[in-house]
Amino acid sequence: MLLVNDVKLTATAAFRLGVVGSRVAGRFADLLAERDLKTKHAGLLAVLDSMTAGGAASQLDVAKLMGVAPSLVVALADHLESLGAVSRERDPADRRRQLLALTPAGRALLEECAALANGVDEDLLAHLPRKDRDTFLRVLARLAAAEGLPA
Amino acid sequence: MLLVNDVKLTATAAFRLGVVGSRVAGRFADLLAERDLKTKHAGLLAVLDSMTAGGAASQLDVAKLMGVAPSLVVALADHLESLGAVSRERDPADRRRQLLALTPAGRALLEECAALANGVDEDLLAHLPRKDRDTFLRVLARLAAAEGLPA
DNA sequence: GATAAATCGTTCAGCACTTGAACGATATCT
DNA sequence: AGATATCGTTCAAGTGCTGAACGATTTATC
Repeated sequence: MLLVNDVKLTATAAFRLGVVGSRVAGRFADLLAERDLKTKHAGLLAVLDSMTAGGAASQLDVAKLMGVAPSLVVALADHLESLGAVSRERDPADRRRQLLALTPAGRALLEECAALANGVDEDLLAHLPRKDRDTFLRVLARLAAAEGLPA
Repeated sequence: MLLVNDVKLTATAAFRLGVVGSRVAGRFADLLAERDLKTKHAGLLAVLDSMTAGGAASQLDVAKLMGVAPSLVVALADHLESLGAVSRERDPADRRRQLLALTPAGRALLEECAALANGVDEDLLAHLPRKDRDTFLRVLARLAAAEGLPA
């Protein structure tokens, strides 16, 4: 992952963000792999939870919100369904649509993913002085918002 | 790129770093694409510059420092050679080795890449209060160092 | 010195991940 | 009704990378 090693380029925030971001994402991915999940599976669970609030959402809507091709959602949902984490049934009102919903097991799995992510956070930020850490997180939230991420 | 959209997960630094990092890297990649380069090409130029200080380095050494397979360096060097950015010649002292060196054009290209990276940085951080920005960059540098990146 | 073992660069097959085109089933418009 | 659009699905393809295998060369061992 160490793309660029020159002083001029490593000194940029862009480069450091890229590397630190992908390293951290990699650690999260490793933890998920032990649960037989890819990061996009966790993403689907999270998106589903945020969209439905207990209800169900169509695969196309999920794809749009995730920013991936609908065909990818098919494979992700297949796997999550096989794990018992999501249910899939035709919308009675529009039988073209497949309605995805979190099962109780899926909800528990999402909680587990969130706990893993928080653990990664903890490891990353534990050694920082409180004040630095607060500022860093605040700025990061602002940058994330500028990229269009919800608060 | 928007993997996870749930409040619980988006609120983590891990997630935000991952997304912001990949977005920023994507913008840099887009700029490089206009110059017919991938990020690893820029990485090779930078690594070469930092290793050689005007001299030359073997492809294997470059591969090790970049953290990629030697076979990938072949393709990267092929392309950069076709652009006239690096020269490639057999080491007279060990004719198994291909010595890579930056050409003047390659050095100029590296400068251009560094300018692009700095531009991305500027866009990212321009709106931040100076104090926040300084703290953010300082913490980021520290996190990058913890990941093993050179200062 | 001769022969075995290691090293460097290269090619190539293959994997992981993702997209886009095409299609069947269903719904909507006129 | 019949044309058109939409949803989910399958499948072929593209990208980016790795690891195995090989030829050319060098180093180690007897």
